[in-house]
Amino acid sequence: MTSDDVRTRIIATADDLYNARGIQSVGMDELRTAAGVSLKKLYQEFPSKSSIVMAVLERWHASWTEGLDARVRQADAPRDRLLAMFDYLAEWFGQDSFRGCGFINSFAELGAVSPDVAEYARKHKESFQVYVGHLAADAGAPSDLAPQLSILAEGAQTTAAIAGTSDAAGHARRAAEVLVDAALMRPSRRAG
Amino acid sequence: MTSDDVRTRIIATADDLYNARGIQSVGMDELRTAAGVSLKKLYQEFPSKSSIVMAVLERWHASWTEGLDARVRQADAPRDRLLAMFDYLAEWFGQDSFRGCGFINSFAELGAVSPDVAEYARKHKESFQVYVGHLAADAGAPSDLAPQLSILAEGAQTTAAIAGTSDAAGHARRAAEVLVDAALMRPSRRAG
DNA sequence: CAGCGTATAGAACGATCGTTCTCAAAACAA
DNA sequence: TTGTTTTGAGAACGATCGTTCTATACGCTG
Repeated sequence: MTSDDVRTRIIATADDLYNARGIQSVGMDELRTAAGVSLKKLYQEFPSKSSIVMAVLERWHASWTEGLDARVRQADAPRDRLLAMFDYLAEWFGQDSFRGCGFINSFAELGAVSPDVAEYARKHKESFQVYVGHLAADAGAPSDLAPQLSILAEGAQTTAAIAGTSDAAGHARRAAEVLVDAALMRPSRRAG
Repeated sequence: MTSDDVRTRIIATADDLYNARGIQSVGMDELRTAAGVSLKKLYQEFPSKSSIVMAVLERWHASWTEGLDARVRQADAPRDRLLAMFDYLAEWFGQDSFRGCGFINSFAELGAVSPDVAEYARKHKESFQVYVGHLAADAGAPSDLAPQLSILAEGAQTTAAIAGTSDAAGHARRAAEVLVDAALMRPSRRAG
């Protein structure tokens, strides 16, 4: 087995465990057992737990970014592309493994004691806002729209996580439609 | 010193520490020292750490609920009362001690391993949605509006916490104005 | 087969967790 | 004062944390 295989397996296992139960609740021994790797090999690949955490955050960032972009590319019209992120959220929330945004969660857990985690979470959210900003600019919307839609997306994530339902995606999407149509000066359709 | 004084001081100290650094990062010994109370007295007042955590959650819930309601009562018009929550958020975000919503944070930290914490967080957020629902109903808005504004408020909290700025309150407020005016069928003012 | 280098499983380390116990000082009763 | 009870600070407990070390099994070369 190559070194890359081992690394990948460790990160994938840590991804699952950290997402399901949080970072501090998962010890190195449990990760070692679940990944089927010796403790020595684990520390051969990663110098410390925090380096595994950072690798998992990178995986989460890549997975989220790619998944979102793929979903956005399915839409053609600028308005639909702006709203596609909420369809992506809906799919995500529907997964059994969904337990909230890993960045919000890891920031809540470790943001105050780990500057690295805090900064990575901040950059991830910032890159999302920048991405939404590009979509909004393509649609010709004023610059206010992007942070508003981003806040809606964040709120949907925490609401879905805590409430345990995926309704939040639908609510957020309908709110986004109103905001987008107002920004583009279209008449927004209202559920009479 | 009465028993109530000791309890109150322990809870107030735990409030500060848990808010600033998270729950799992603060040990009983640190809490004991910061509260100026012997370990024996601490365990005399609370049978376990988790009971302290629950007491702090109750304090957070009461503080948030009362603060929000006080702010809402300052406004008279139904529309202003609906938007007042975002002014309350703005004040909160501006405090030095702000480090995100304690319920979102504690849910992220312990929701998966402590059913009590998960349920309390769920109920807190649900009670907020119900409160917003009453405000929306008083304004004559359709039932869709309340969850949408709630999601905006949640998103503002996580965004303000992670980004470290209080801009999110303003963005959320402006988005809320558009949603409220659309729901009430008023022409929404746009920043041309 | 003999001998050597590597990889592994898991024992063990020091630190810290939540919690309990000890034991001396303080407070009170008579 | 003397005897009893309550309080106090903090030592100590077992468990678990992240991390390191050791002792054994294995694969290779000759």
